Amino acid sequence: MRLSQRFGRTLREDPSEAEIISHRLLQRAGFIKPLASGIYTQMPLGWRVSRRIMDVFRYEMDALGCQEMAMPILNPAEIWQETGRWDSVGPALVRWKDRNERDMALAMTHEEALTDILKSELDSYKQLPILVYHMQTKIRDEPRPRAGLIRVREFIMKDAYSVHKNQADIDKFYPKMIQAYRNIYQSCNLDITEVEADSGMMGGSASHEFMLMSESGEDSIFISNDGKYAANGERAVFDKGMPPEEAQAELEEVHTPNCKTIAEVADFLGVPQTKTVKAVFYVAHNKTRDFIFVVIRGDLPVNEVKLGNALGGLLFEAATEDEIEAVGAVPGYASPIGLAKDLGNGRKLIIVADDSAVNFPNLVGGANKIEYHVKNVNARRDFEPDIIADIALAQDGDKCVDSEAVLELRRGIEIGHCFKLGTRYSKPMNITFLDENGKAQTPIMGSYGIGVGRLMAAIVEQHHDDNGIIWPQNVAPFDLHLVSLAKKAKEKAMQQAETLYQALTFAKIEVLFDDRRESPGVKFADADLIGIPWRVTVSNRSLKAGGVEVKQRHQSGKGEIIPLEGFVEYIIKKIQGK
RNA sequence: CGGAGUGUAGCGCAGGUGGUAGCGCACUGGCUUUGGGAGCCAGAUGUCGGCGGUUCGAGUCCGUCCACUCCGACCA
Repeated sequence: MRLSQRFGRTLREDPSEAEIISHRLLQRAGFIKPLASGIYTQMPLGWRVSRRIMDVFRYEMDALGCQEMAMPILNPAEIWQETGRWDSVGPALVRWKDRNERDMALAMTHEEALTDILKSELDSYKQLPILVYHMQTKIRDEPRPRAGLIRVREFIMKDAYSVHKNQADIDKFYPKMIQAYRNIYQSCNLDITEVEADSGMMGGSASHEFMLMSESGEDSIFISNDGKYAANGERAVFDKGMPPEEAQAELEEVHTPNCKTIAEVADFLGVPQTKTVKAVFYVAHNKTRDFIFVVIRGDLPVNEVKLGNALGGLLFEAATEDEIEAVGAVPGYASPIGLAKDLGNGRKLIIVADDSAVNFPNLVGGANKIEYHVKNVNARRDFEPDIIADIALAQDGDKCVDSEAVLELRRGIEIGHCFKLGTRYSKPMNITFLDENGKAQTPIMGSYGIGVGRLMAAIVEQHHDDNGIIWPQNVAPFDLHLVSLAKKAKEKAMQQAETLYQALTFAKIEVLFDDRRESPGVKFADADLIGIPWRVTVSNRSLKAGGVEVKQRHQSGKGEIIPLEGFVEYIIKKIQGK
């Protein structure tokens, strides 16, 4: 492609709204253009990178025996209703009505679409495993798009799906997919950390995320300092300490003036925060708007993802002061002791206790009375939790569960996620097949996703310098950036550059040819910004020195003069050798 | 959804106390220049985010809506 003909241009200055490096550089180099919040156009150069990234995906998926297909973005509501996600995922799922007033959705992922096909296509264990993938636009109306291509409302995802006859079969396949993902990141020269993750709205039994560690990441990642444990903050488990051996003591009310926070109470009574218990309140998004009364040791924050899982995927929001008082609790001095579980009209009060609040004896808690707390609260004796689970949020410096190692908090960008879905979709959609014994079985499924644009941004985050992007060869928009420093068509350098452009193109090298009438400074600055790994300069000076100048983007200083004779063969070897 | 900030030419920005809009880059034509974002001359480019109000007069003051960016999504 000739740079003089390119649609899109480089900017001399950073766009003012761009904060993170990948957003700045991709926009400044003309790879992407914003249309609205979280919605971007891929300009020709950006689309070339996307295509190369998709080539990498295709190569790895095909190697696993996955078959490429294409499922629709427009989905009927019914399939989402069958799996329950029509109601459970919230406004991120874009809904619309067709001209006949039928409820429809724009697919945010394709488990439903794929599983629906199985209804008619899957009969026999002999067909399994089914391994498929597609690369399709996803629509997600995110609450807050951010950081350029990192979190957007429309993006292309490579999502693969596997269908298995039993758990053993997916257990055998899953590591192969994980390895394929590792290969993808390696092809993009990305340094990736694998972490255990929560499966979120996808459901299922296990999942692994691939994280790019970065200060601009939006996920909290905990990595043990012995390197043996890594998990997303949504899931990370930690050691809450051994409960002291003491006999349960009698409840005792104490006057605690001006002690609304745990820190104030602990300080006032002279006890550590680990000897206190606190209450946190939510209201469920169900028909009866059940009240969720969370009890947790005073020093620990609540992990809402774990809490949601403990509640079986129930959606909820923080309760207001009025709602708290309406159930008989006193904000700042709240306690589950003595509260009615039946709130009338079928509305329930659900007490969810973190295991810490149950295992630790004789804690200080609220008295449901202004300026009073009670000592020696013991769960089960003084109140009955409906659910006991680990719902605590890990914090920097917490101890690991099975070792003396300590968890370190870091930030990361999620750029790939693999899920073991179990029967999360096959069961509600009534998918069965006949096994070897002629018995109907429900298949086990997996899904494996990676976003094209986010990966592009991640690559830029890891591969750039002060002058611009430095693309890894496999995903660069072009193989080679050919710069002619001549301005007039009749100059020898321009004619040589033209000849070289034709020859390289004929040899199937993808060349970006800077044939513009611009000064050398402009051309070199643009070449650095765009970031193609090989730069070949043709000028009167280089010709006098005996050929053309070859320089790699990541090298500093001057390049090397290579003779024109045999140049095409020379550069092909160089590019392929990389 | 809550909080903060910003909207003036394609991009980056300036426009005390109200008087009818400018700078740099980019763009068009011409001449010169040619290895790290060139120089000179001549030009083109604006619903000052929208609507409403105050005023003889609003980019500027008031109200309202919209868009974009950032922070937060709990700890009683």
